[in-house]
Amino acid sequence: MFMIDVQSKQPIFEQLSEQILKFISIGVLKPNDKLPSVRSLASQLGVNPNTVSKTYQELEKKGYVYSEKGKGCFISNNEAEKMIESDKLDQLSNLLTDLKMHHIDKDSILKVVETVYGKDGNV
Amino acid sequence: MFMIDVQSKQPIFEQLSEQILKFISIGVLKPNDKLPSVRSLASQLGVNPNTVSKTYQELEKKGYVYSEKGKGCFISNNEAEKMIESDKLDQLSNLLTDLKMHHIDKDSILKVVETVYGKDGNV
Amino acid sequence: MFMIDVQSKQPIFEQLSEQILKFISIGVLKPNDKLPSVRSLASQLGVNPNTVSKTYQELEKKGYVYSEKGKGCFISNNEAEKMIESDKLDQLSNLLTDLKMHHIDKDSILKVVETVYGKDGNV
Amino acid sequence: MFMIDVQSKQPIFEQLSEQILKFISIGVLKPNDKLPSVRSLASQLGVNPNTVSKTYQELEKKGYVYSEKGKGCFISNNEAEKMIESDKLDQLSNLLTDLKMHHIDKDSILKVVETVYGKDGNV
DNA sequence: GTGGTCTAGACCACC
DNA sequence: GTGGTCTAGACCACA
Repeated sequence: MFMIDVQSKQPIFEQLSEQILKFISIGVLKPNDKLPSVRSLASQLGVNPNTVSKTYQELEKKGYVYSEKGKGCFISNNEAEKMIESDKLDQLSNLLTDLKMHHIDKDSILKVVETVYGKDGNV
Repeated sequence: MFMIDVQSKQPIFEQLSEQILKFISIGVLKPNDKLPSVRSLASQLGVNPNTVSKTYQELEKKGYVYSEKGKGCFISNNEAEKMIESDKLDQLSNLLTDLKMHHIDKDSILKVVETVYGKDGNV
Repeated sequence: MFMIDVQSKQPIFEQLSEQILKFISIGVLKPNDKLPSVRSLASQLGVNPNTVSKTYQELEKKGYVYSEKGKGCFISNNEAEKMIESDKLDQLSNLLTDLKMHHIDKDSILKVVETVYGKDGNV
Repeated sequence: MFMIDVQSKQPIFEQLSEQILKFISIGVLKPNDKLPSVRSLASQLGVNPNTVSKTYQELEKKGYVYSEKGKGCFISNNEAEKMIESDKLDQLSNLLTDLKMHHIDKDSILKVVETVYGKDGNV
């Protein structure tokens, strides 16, 4: 289910974190779903348990998951999906502001949007 | 002219690099314009000369600038602006692909675009 | 009657322990009152019976309750209330010492006291 | 300057964190002061560099310090002192609410306050 | 069994 | 030199 690239410049714990958030946001992981145990996920990915543990702790601090000692780590139910969506749209806004500063016109933007999303109105 | 934030998680050389590219793309820096000397820019920014040097070397590798021993570092004339624009649109494409994977619909995207660029077609 | 939060960082057995002490100190539980059986309380709270058992054992160690094999667990009569009160005042003393070390002045303390207890002298 | 108790049940990184906060709040450590390097503090305390590193990262996430790769870790200047004071008064408020629920009267509270702070209005 | 903490020692990017 | 990340392996508290 999870995939990491140990060669990547991006830290493993960050790759893993992003994947979990992605699974939350696309609905594969739902509130109160149990994440794999630290040890099992670590061995499955071939990484150190500490690395997985760090990932879970990071996500917990951000409120996306909660952990119960002796039981496991679970998806948080406080509207994690919406938090993620809001974060992503912020990223888009920042990038667009940057593009605008580079004098890239709206039409170029829209062309890219349509390349990715298709020309019609569907998702 | 240049501004860096030493507290930022983003490496200084990267901040500096991005600013130079920004100035190229908005036309403040034009082909064959001379960049400040490594030493002067370093002392002006209060950073290590090695850091400025590294910035120039990175930009030279990517073809945005060229340096001549004993003379200085200059903006390259091989269509640097277009290269930058293409890079930025790639970033946008990547982000949009990510947003799509998160099931964020096209309308939300367009709303953000219009917030940043204004509703009419101008730049 | 009892409530626990499984998501809390505080161990369940500790939450339970504190609640029992609270009920003793406010007089809901009186000397020689019988506590729920380990099994019934565990199933009622949806926790592991071991956890409830541990709670009772901890309280027994501290002298707040006593247990009789085959009969159950009962509130101790050796001035449990006063012991609790003394414990709590110790906590307050420790916290105040900490606040003093942080250079927080007496007036700020008194203001908080009055916010919680009301400005007049009643309880 | 720093002291830890490796025997304590409280995690080392937390002890260290609290001490640093204490030094900030009493003014021994001021904004932009440099903390000891991860390695030097670790060897001085006889703990693992990772443990110190974790402490610094925790404090950074909470905004009390900022770190610059290759340079060191520094006290943040965004009103860290006031943040700490506010935190501490919150703790006091919580404890007092608890005491009130235990039917401990205001006079007992005030007696403790005066024991710690002295009967007169100074400090 | 679970997650949380820690040590020992390593490599990396940055300055 | 600095902080950031990771591995290997250990012990603890909790359920």
